Formats: sequence, structure tokens, C-alpha cells
Amino acid sequence: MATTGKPVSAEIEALSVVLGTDASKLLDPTVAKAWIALLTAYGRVTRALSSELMDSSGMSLADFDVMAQLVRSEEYRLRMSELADAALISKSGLTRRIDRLAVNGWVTRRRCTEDGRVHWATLTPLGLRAFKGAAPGHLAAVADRFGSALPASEMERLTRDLLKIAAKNAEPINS
Amino acid sequence: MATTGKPVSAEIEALSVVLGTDASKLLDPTVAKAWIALLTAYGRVTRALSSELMDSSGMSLADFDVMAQLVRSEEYRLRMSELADAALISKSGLTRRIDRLAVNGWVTRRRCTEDGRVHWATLTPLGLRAFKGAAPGHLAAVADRFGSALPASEMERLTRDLLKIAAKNAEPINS
DNA sequence: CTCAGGTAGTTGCAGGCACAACCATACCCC
DNA sequence: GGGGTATGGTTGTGCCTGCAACTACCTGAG
Repeated sequence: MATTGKPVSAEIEALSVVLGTDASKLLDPTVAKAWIALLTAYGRVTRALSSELMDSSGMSLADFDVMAQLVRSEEYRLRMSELADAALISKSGLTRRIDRLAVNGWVTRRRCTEDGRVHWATLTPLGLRAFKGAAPGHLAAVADRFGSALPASEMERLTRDLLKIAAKNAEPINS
Repeated sequence: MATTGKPVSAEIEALSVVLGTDASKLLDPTVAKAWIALLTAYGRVTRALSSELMDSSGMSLADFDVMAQLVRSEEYRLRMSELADAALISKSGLTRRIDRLAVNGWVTRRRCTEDGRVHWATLTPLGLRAFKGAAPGHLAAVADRFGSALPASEMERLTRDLLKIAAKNAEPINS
């Protein structure tokens, strides 16, 4: 997902005066702190990973995600919409991403002969090589910047908590 | 990245085949799961909050952050660079954001008389009213979508873990 | 056979982000 | 004072995002 850092939210404390009501009734300070921590951690890690990957391999984080999905697919190919769902981006976003990947020669787009609406995005041998070149460094960077911060047991708990949050907000990207 | 519903272990396996080495040596599956959970949770929550805030108050998440910083400031004003640091965005990003906020009449930008390099961004009465109108709903949305997913003790642990991750990646946005 | 309705994908548009180069001002030191 | 250097902001560029409107195509009901 993506890429460059998104906005980071501000402190929510000290708003009580302005709002005229006790802001802590609107948002528990404990929650506010956690929220800011999430935004900060996400922003810093993704910013760093994104620029490292771009520098080392010339691909964006989103490029990597898309190619990773193709790598794990049957025959290195997926339909556009499957791919969009798998990479958690919008259909239009994927169209443009595939455009760029195609320019690099990393992916081809071909119309499906059986169903003319469908287009297959297929990883090329060149794309596979690019991915192989990028993956070790990128995975190591994730391990370093994110994975090494917590012991395994804590990491598992973090995962459970984050998935609970994600589950509370389950809405498909592409409606 | 990849946030499919499929198990991460499968992903690691597929990568192992392609990479020719054991991918789990590059990235522990536990870490991979946590990383994907982080991306998913962040993406879903921010997307939802962003569109809710935009629909209800016509401001972006980043607009809200910037205005929140001004609200908590002395005399509702900050220098551009202070504000950029506080809102965790780049200087250029802030310049353009203030442009837009100024068009709405929510913020003014004035040159400092004592130091001609400095510009003060000041929240207008109109901006304050807009913020007051937006804040309760937005804070409630954060509480609902994020805060209600975990009990307080778990939320505190989550905060600690996320801050550890953030600390591992401490790099200023504006160099 | 045909036409309405659904599905797959692309495009127009509006915006968001950061980096690097750039301009203006201030400051300091000779 | 004049020139080098640091600081504060803005601009140029390029990439990213998603929604809504649109085209192309398939499919099932009549």
C-alpha cells in the first residue's frame, strides 16, 4: 500500500478548551496516543522502505506488491481485478501501475481470448529477474526496520491487535 | 504489502521457490504477518476516516492535523516550519496545504515583521469554527474505528510497541 | 435475436506527497 | 559595508491515490 507517507494526525489533547467540552470524552487519551503512535510508526517505516527500494531497484513499494502477487500466481499472471484486490489498490490505480510496469518491460497486459472484458497482467522474465533482484534487499529491510523492533511473541500479539482493528473496518476497496 | 486473505506462509513459500533460497531466512513469517497486518489496519482506518471527514466537513485528514496544531498553539499561530514539523509533513507539502486552507479562509499567511524569512500561519475565526464543527465527529470516528477495537490495557501495549518501531526509524522528515 | 443489466477495465479529474533546486532574507566576520 | 553561509519558504517535477464517468463486452430474459 502504499508508498509515501500519509498525513499524520495531530495531538488531540488540549482541545477541550477550544471545543468547550471535555475532549477526553470524545477520544480517550489512551486511544489518541495509540493512534498517533500508529501513524508515526507507519509513516516512518514506509517512507524509509519506499526510498530504499526505489534507490536500490527502481521500483516503488506498490510495484513490489503487485509483482509479488504475480510471482505467487499460477503462471505468473492474474486478471486486473484479481490483482487489484490482492494488492489492495483501486482498479484505476492498478491500471496506471501496470502501465508503468509495462513500460519497464516487467509486465505485459493481454486481452483474454475467452472473455473479452478480461485482461491478464503477466510477469515477464525480465520482471521476474527484477523482482528477484529486489526482494532479498527489501525483505531484509522490512526485517530490520520493522521486524527487529520487537521479540517474536510481542510481534504475534501486535499482529492479533492490528487484525482486530482491521476487522472492525472491513470494507472492500473496490466496491 | 500484499494484503490478500491468503496465509502469509504460503506467500513466503512461493517466494522461496522463486528466490531460490529460503525466504523465511530473509523475512520471518511472524514478521511478515505483522507487517501485512499493519498495512491493512492502517490503510482501512485512514481511508475510512479520511472520506468521513471529507464528507462531513470538507477537510482532509491532513487539513485537520494542521488546524489542530494551530488550535493548540499560542494565539492560534505557528511559523511554517514549526507547523510542518508538528504535523509531520514536508515543508513543500505544508506550503501547498496552507494555500488550500487559505483559499477556504481558514488560515492566513503573513510575513513576520521582525524576520522577513518567517511566515506565520494563523487560524482565522472562520477556521476555528470549521475545526470546532469537524472535531467532535472526527474524534468520535477515531474512537469508533480504532479505539473500540481493543481494551485500554491492550491499547497501551500497542502504543509501546508501535513507539519502539517508530524509534527504530527515527529520521526527521525535514532535513 | 435483441436488448437490458451486470462486469472488466480505462480515462478524466481532483487531489496528495516528497525531494531538490531555487529565491529571499538574515547573520556573521573580515 | 561586502561577501560567504545558514535559514525559511516556495516552486518545479514526478509519482502516487481514489472516485465517478465512460467504453467494451458478456449474459440472461423475453
